[in-house]
Amino acid sequence: MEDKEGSNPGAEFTSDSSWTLSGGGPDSVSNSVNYFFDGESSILSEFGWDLPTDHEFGRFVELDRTEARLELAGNFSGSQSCAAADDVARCSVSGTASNPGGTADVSTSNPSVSSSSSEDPPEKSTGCGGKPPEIPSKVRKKGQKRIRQPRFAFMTKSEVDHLEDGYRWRKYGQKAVKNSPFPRSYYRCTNSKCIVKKRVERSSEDPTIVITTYEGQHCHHSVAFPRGGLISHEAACGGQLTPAVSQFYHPGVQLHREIPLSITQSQSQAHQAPIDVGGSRSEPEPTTSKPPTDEGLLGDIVPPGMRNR
DNA sequence: CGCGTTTGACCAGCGC
DNA sequence: GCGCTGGTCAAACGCG
Repeated sequence: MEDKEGSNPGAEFTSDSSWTLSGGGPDSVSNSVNYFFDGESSILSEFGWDLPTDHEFGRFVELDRTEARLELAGNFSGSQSCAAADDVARCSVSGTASNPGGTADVSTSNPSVSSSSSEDPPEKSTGCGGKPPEIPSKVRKKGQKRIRQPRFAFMTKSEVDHLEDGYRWRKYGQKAVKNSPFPRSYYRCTNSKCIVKKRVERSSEDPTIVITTYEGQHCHHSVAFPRGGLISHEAACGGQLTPAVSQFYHPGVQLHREIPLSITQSQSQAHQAPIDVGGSRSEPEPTTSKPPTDEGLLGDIVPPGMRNR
């Protein structure tokens, strides 16, 4: 097709006009699984995703929901990333935050910041944790402002656009993105009570990079994989919320099989819970034996039978 | 038949 | 005020 431009200097990837990520450019990308990961562990934990900060995976960038479109405060580049990320993190956390599990320890540490999130109406709870915050469809139409949930994005080197993360998603839209030859896909958690959404797009810089942006937080357990059968997420929803994404299983990247294992930190409890981590869950493929080489980590992914469809 | 994807249209927010 | 762009809807369609 037409990859129109390499316009980007290479240092930063800009997906929408609104946010910028930068890990060092396409080149560095290849060898850098370490896209980023600065102080984001806090962010992740906010979302219930605990990952070893030093783990190489992809960069998590929390996008915040400020007034209207500012999705990411500041751009991440070099050392700034830390600060920036940190800022964002604190900022958003406080607001709606999210952790249905209820633990927004990390960033909340900065109470003052919380105000920054200002605008979000208290009522706006994320996910089914509170109640269907989002006015369904057209009803929302006029007057109502789009409510943004805390979000964060991460980049993953993958061949497949839609990476399995243990949840089931339904695509509800696709749109061409400006400055990018690749379309952006919009997904929504299939759990009727869960309002988590995610956007998936490819980096115009490096087509092998998939940028996934999550918005909101799951209020139910992962469903493992379609084939494996669903887990009573409904129940989870109705009942008490759980540390949402109890695990960060990113099938798109084989290595993640290990993640759950190493993840166990603050939420280790959760991980050990019955629901267990996706990694340990009944995942289909046997690819385990694959040595997580750098290449393997982000390079070869595409779990054989992971795609549900 | 149920569920998920595709796709064109519509709407909201933002920048100029 | 206007145009652009992102985000969402929903009908149509495909697949198992």
